[in-house]
Amino acid sequence: MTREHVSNLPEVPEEIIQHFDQWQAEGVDASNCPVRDVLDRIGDKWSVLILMMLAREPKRFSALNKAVGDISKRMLTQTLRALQRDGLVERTVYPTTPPRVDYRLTDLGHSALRPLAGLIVWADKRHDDIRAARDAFDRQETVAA
Amino acid sequence: MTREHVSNLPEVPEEIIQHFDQWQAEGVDASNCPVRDVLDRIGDKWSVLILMMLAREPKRFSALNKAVGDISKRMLTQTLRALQRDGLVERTVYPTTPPRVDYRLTDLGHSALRPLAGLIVWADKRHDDIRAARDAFDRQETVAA
DNA sequence: AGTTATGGTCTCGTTTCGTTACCAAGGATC
DNA sequence: GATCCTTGGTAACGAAACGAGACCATAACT
Repeated sequence: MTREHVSNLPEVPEEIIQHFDQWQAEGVDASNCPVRDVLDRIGDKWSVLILMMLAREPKRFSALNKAVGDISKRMLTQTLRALQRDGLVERTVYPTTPPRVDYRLTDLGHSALRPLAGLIVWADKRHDDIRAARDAFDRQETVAA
Repeated sequence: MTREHVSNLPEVPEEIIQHFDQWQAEGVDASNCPVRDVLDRIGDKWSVLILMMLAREPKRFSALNKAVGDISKRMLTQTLRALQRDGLVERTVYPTTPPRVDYRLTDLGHSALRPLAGLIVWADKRHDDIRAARDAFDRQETVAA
């Protein structure tokens, strides 16, 4: 039943699903799971956005701040530091006044872009479906209440 | 300069990067950006994990709770509700006692699995690099202090 | 002297998160 | 027939993370 359901959809490599199964059997917690470890960083509110913004070329702190728009300086600093710590982003300070600081993707950071692009394309393509689902869900709730 | 840097890396489709550029020019905030809208949900602490766990077959609430391990019932409920609202997961209640509730991926949920798998493979492959970068960063900090 | 610009940090109030206790319903146990 | 067990949650509360805004150092420019 589940198999039929799955089989007519774009396939997820069986190998990956086996990974999932395996983790599941072991009980996935943060300590033993690389995906958890990485996703907890990458998967926060701002990281992906910032990696995207740096895709083509390095950017200054203020440029990032403006590009993202509704991020606060506090969170921008924090996110950039985390990305730097994880080796995805490189920080360069030019000791001028006023100071100038560039952020650029490292090779590792660049390598993240491809999988992220996959996700982004999906998000773009399915956005309408998701919004429709949301509306339907919220209507139901309203009716039930 | 940046171009050379980029060109010898696994390529990200130029089309995608243009997307990034465009968003950037417009100033990406939550309201006008589908990616933001979607990523804010998908990209929370638990959603991806749960989608992974449901990859092969539907699971009961308690099974998910056990599989993830360090998620609380509160957050599990909350995350599942959000996924259901976004149409990625379907909730089925069997009115027995004690109650039995199944969660399964919808077609939409399944379609998310492929891009997520890409990310997961990346995380798995690059985990060591990231940890190494972290260690190096933390050592530097310690020395500087 | 006063203004402007950059790349932050500090503080404080609000949200969100995680932990624990609790609940309802019926079947099994004694 | 009173008690206990199980499932799938919810309620309440303290802890941690987040967001808005004020503030700062430096020097060039007016």
